[in-house]
Amino acid sequence: MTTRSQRTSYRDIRDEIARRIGDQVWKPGSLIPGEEALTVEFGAARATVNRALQELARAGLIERKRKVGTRVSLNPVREARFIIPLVSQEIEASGMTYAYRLLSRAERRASRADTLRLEVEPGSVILHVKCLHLADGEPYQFEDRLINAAAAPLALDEPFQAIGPNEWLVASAPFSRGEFSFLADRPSSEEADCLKIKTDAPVFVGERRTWLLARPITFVRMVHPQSHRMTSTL
Amino acid sequence: MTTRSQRTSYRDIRDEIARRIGDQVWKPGSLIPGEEALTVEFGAARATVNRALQELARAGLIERKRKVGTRVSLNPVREARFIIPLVSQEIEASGMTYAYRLLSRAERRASRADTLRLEVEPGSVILHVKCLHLADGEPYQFEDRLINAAAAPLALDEPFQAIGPNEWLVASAPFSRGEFSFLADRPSSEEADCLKIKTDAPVFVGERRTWLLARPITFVRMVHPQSHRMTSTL
DNA sequence: ACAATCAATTTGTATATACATAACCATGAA
DNA sequence: TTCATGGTTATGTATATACAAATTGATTGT
Repeated sequence: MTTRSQRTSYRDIRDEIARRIGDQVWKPGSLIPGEEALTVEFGAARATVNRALQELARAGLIERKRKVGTRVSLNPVREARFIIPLVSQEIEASGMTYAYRLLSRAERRASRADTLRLEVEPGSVILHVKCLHLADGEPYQFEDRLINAAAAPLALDEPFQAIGPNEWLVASAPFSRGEFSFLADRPSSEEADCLKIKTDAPVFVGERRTWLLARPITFVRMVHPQSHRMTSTL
Repeated sequence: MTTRSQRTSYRDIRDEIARRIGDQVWKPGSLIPGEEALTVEFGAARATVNRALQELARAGLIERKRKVGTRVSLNPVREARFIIPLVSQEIEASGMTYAYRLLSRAERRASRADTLRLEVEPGSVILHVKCLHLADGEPYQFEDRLINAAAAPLALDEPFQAIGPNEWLVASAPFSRGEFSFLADRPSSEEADCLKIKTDAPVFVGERRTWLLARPITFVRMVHPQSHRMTSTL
């Protein structure tokens, strides 16, 4: 039997207040009762009411100011977060078996085209790795990566035979700044080949650049077949 | 006396612990001292330590389990934020002229297909709106939206002739939870037609579902031509 | 009239205490 | 061996209390 405690939980209060906002009992822009009043109404301690309100404020539903009070936000939530998963975890999290295959690995001097992607000086030593991530044996993601050797010298000693460059970098090279973009595209013929799709099939592409302070670390293009869906919750 | 009382703030504790994790004083996967021990070390109350730890846990830096303790996450969930823009603002921000065109608006009872998208009971009253957003006269986004009339009854009185449902909803129906997903797809023939592209061209699709607590508010599918790129910075 | 100051109000945070809840673990029964 | 049971322990949450910080609005001095 589940005899729930009869003390009012901050969750109950949070949800009830959210309900009132949703039902427009408290309209956007209007002040809601102060903590003291809510304390009385819900028969809870102020700390409890406060916790409920703080969560709602963090979620962007209300805005609070000392001495002024708490008001319902006029235009709530305007940003969401998405997690940056490791492919292997993403795959295993959905109950499939992960496999990794190195396609090519080359050290070379940065070409003109490379400098557009990685922002290094032409001629800098870079590492170019291509690999494939598979879920239950099926191609899941084609990864094309440039690594700035100056920023991650240990990468030159890593064969990337058994471990993907992403996993390696996560453990060895933290970054302080990142730029992500997502787009729909058609695959190159190499990408289509590796992913076992036709060249006119749409692909979902994520591109990411990361820096540690001003120093570029890596550029990666991740190509998924059409079936891929990137989801995030708020 | 200018010395203000130096009680330790949960922020100080939070930041110090984050620093230790970043500097690998506490290594990934290892247990960190319990709340009681930290309480002693920092000379703060357990509630204060608890608040610091809860914030770190929410940020994904640590994982906590009752009786077991708190350990440093093995793979710190890096996360990025993306803003949820109003199409109109997104377009105007890039210096183009925004235009809106309503394509269709219908009230009806939810079909089986609708319930998959909106999570309402079959037969519930829903509003189905299709519209087009243009940038400098060119099709920019095709929007296909379902609105749960029970959650936003005022929508039934809104013609959506001059204002898009997104802008209207932002002002009238807050949400507390959202699920976003992005994918590459091929356009339906209607979508291709509206966007003036071929049916075999890839499109970038964003889908979003929002709830206020348990109550579904709206589902929207936003279809962009291939040239679209969604970018975010960390 | 105007500026400086102060009191009042509301949220923000710290503390001590108490009990609730989850989960590990040792013990003992089947 | 295996499963159920209960003790132990770390985190989770509620409460009363106290003071801090921010901001408004009224009061006071010039």
